[in-house]
Amino acid sequence: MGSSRITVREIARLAGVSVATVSRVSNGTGQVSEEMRRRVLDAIEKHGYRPDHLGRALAAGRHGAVGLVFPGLSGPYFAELIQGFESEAVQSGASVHILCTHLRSDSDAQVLEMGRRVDGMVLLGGTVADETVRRLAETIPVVLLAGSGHETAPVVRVDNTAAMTGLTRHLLVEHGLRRLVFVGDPEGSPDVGQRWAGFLAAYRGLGVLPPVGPVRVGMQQPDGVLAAGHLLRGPERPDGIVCANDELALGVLVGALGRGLLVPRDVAITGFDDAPMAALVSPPLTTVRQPVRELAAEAARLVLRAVDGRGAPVEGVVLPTDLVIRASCGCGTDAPATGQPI
Amino acid sequence: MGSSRITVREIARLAGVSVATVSRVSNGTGQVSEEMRRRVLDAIEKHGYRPDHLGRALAAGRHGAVGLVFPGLSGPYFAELIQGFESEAVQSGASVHILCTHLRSDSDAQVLEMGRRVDGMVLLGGTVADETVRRLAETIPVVLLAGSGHETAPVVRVDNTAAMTGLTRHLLVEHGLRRLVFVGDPEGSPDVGQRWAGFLAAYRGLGVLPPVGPVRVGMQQPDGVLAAGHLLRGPERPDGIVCANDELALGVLVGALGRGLLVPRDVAITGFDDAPMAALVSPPLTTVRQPVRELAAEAARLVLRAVDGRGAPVEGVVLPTDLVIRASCGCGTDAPATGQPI
DNA sequence: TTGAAAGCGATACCAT
DNA sequence: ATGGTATCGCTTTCAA
Repeated sequence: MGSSRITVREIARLAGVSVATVSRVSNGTGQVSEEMRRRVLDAIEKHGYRPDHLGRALAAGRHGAVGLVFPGLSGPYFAELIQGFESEAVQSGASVHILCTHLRSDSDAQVLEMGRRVDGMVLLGGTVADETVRRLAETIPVVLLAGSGHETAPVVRVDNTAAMTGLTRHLLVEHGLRRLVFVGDPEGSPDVGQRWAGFLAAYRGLGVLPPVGPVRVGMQQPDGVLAAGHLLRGPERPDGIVCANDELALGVLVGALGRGLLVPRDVAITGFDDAPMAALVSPPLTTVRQPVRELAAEAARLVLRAVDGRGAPVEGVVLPTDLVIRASCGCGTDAPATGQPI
Repeated sequence: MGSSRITVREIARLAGVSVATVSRVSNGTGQVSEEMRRRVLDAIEKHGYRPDHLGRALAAGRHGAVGLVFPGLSGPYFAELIQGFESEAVQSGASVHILCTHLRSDSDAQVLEMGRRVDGMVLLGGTVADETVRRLAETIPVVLLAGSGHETAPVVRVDNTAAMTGLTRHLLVEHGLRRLVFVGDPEGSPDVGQRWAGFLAAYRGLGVLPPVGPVRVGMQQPDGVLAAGHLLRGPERPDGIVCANDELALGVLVGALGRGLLVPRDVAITGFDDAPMAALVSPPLTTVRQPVRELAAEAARLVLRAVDGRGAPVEGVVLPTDLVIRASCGCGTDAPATGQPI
């Protein structure tokens, strides 16, 4: 209880100096004689004084904090993301506010409210309305992560479309598969929308008729198990299942194996992300590697830079992906095992 | 840029009233005539005024924020935890600060620093030194989550020891297994420490000699795959693998299946948490259900209540678990499929 | 009902 | 080098 209540004024009184001097000493700014510095330092030490953050922030006109807004936590993807962001922010001395908009109707208001408590924000693509992003962006620096900016704010992302086109082409061309199905909801997030677009583009590029529509499900492993249950039931099953992320793919794999099917002989399965588990299952998963942590760290760096104000205005960034060919697509063990840029 | 810079004073001037009146109107406190209220509301509306959070917090002596400190994100457990905490906090109008101590040496200092920016904190058990918890607790309300408090702060947890004893007894007694091995690092977190203790207690309770030691690994699915690789190699393999959480168990299952072993015929496998995937794999996982989200929500409620100050001082809480018998332990399909309290 | 003014805790300018 | 004081934006007595 005690140590928290003590202020600059107290220390100044106790050390027999002015508050200005205390401030100078505690911040290391300005010139202070050795004598004074000692007196102040002693008082600070003795009473465990630490300047109050609110007072300091008010005077500085800065919160010393950045915010991260995401739809909800699900799986390794978000975990990586948050860690990447947090790590970078904390390193720069900024504290991290988070907000899950997950299924809350008033989330736009909450996002705006957060905008009043931080110096800058990173929003995951598709979590808040474009209009909200626009309003926010005229107040504080905003960076979009894995979304499509619609000119409202700089975006940090990968080229989902191209990556998915590359993966789908591999299935279509190298393995001659034709009855592919895409698992994931294109409307669920910009990422998935772009991947679905890339999936379709591969078909178009080869002049073959694409499947009617995606299997719209969530993005977690259990969703994949359920989707597999649906897809692999009848005799007319697909010859390849292209999943919007690795978690879904892992779930589909579990579901397929659980039904006694052989992968990739009976059905090929692919993912996206290259999560740690992807390499460890049997058969190991063919997927697309994206630098999730680095994406988040880069977004953090960008807002932090924008908050700092100096330097060129921040611009969006596109980070590279790798096509990771393993065995779940049907490639033999002697096929290239490591990634090639796409 | 524009709308953010406007202050109470501005509004007061524009509406031709005093700042006190503006404050009263914008907070709905005190008595204000309809005439004044209209004038102020108009000005506020017209200029999009929203009171600055720092000024307000400084005057109130409150941050309106709570912090959550965890070691690092890994898997569904932490995701649930964060969401449970965040959801409860935001509902109470508090913003949420997070800090991952993960592998950072100066984390104790950072935890203390966070203590200056929030009104209360929840710390995951085992993330910071007892001494740090103690120092923090004399400044702001602190609640421990899934840890052992050592009298420094109230703890919200489940009875890991009893739950794991129940599960282990089931393996030992019902299935007559004897060569069990525990996978997980008891020193990694208080939770795992308690589960290991419960595992040992089951042996002691039956007077049979427990295995020498745990297989110390991380807590994620890939760690389980690796552990399985180790354990199931030779001819002297265990007849049951008791995992510290479901993720490990899922990994071990994948590893076992990948080696062509049959579960539970060749080896039984159990988990802890009852993650969504646990029910969906083949065979479905025998495990212990713990209310992760509720644990975090309860911790949030406790710290929020403590911050609020009124009411009885907060005390620790132990939430119930359920033993969930499925098939991975060797139980047949006609065995009880749903949980029984332990 | 309304307004003037005193904080909240810290910083920084301006004299000295 | 040091101290006095205005300032940051808001809330809240205290008078009127």
